[in-house]
Amino acid sequence: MKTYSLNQLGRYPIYLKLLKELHEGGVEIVSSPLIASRLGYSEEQVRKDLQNVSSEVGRPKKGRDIKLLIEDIETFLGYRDSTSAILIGVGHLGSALLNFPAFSEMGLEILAGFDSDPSLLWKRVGGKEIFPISMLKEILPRLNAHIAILTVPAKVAQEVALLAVDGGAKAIWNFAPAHLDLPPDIVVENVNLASSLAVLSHRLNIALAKEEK
Amino acid sequence: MKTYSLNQLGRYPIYLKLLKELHEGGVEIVSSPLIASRLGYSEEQVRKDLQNVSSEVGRPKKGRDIKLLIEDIETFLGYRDSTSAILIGVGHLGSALLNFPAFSEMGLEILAGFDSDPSLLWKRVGGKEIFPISMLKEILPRLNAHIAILTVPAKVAQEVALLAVDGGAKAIWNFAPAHLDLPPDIVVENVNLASSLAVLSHRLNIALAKEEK
DNA sequence: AATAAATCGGTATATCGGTATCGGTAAATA
DNA sequence: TATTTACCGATACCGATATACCGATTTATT
Repeated sequence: MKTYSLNQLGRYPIYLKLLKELHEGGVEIVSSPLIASRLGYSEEQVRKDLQNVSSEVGRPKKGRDIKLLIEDIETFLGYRDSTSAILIGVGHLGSALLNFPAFSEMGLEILAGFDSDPSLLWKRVGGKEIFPISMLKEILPRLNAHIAILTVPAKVAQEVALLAVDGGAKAIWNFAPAHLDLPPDIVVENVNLASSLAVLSHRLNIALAKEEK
Repeated sequence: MKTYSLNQLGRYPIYLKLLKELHEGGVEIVSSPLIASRLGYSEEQVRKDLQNVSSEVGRPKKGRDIKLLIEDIETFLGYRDSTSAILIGVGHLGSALLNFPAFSEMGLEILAGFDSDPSLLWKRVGGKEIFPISMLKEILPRLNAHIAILTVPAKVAQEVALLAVDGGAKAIWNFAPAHLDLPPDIVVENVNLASSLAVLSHRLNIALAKEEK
């Protein structure tokens, strides 16, 4: 099976968002050059990306059927059969994610939160109940959640990730700035703000240097 | 000047974190294979990455001086001369970022927050004062902040980004799921959770399919 | 002192993502 | 109906990144 890089895969949600907007605006057919100009991509890249996931063929001079395209991308990304998740670590970032409404559009249902802070327990954050981490192993299998969202401090990330895997989690969406060492069949996707900031910072340095000269 | 991709640059903060941990643990010298095994990278890649930013040469059979290495990476990333930023959109995510202590370690100082919600104004979040967005153009030049962190809803992202650029921002760290159309000399770094989730979701689908067969 | 082991730097190679090109074809136009 | 236009699909190309390899060198060991 072909594998896709983060960059490639990451473009599909962006296409999806635009396509949905256009479709809601009453547009039925869309062409690659149009998408390209709206998103700042090249025409060729858009066409290649769409060919990748779509079985339908585009019509010259017109483009592609938006509705079918949306379905194709959603199916490709796995948004169609919605996935269940739990979130561990209800701090600032964790709360923000629990309150993020767009996840359900992407087929992600966060069923519950977990935290070790007793003052949070049994409360509701973003409409989700918070359980103690000690109950993870007990509750997680019952929820049948495949994804564990990790928003805990880096020091405990590895330990908590193992608990989640023990409980049956198949994928970890890791927001902690820590490298996780887990069995190879577990899917780990890291979100590292420091990395993103490093890129920004470096590019800014270049831009400022160029400005000065 | 050589430019680096997100993948390449993004590894340096990860090295940095590990190196600092090791150094605090009393380790003075570190080898590429050791780093590689700790982070799950290949030995060759680590060596190449380090060669890229470090002027010192490694010693066979030993490795490199951790302290010098940390300095080299921090200098390369621009962490040494700290950069000022403001944050626009003090919602859940914005608050989480305002409360994120590690930014100052990375040389990023968030000076103030901006929001349109009157109930937030003049309060402090994460120790930072919150101003109305309408004052952006007035306050931003005085703060001399180069980076604007954008944590606003997608619908207003473009509009607010333009305000920030008007106020003198040179770089936008964009957390809104929207494509920003800005002058080419403005550095835009997008953080798109939907993209990250798409990657996770797709890989999970593959993993689950493999499991079944 | 001689040998073995580990890591380095440099280079060569392969893969991959992105870009450009080109012929074909459906739709629009005259 | 003939011609032009716009977009598609396929393929070829290019640059860059990651990987693999190899000789050199320093340290540790016997």
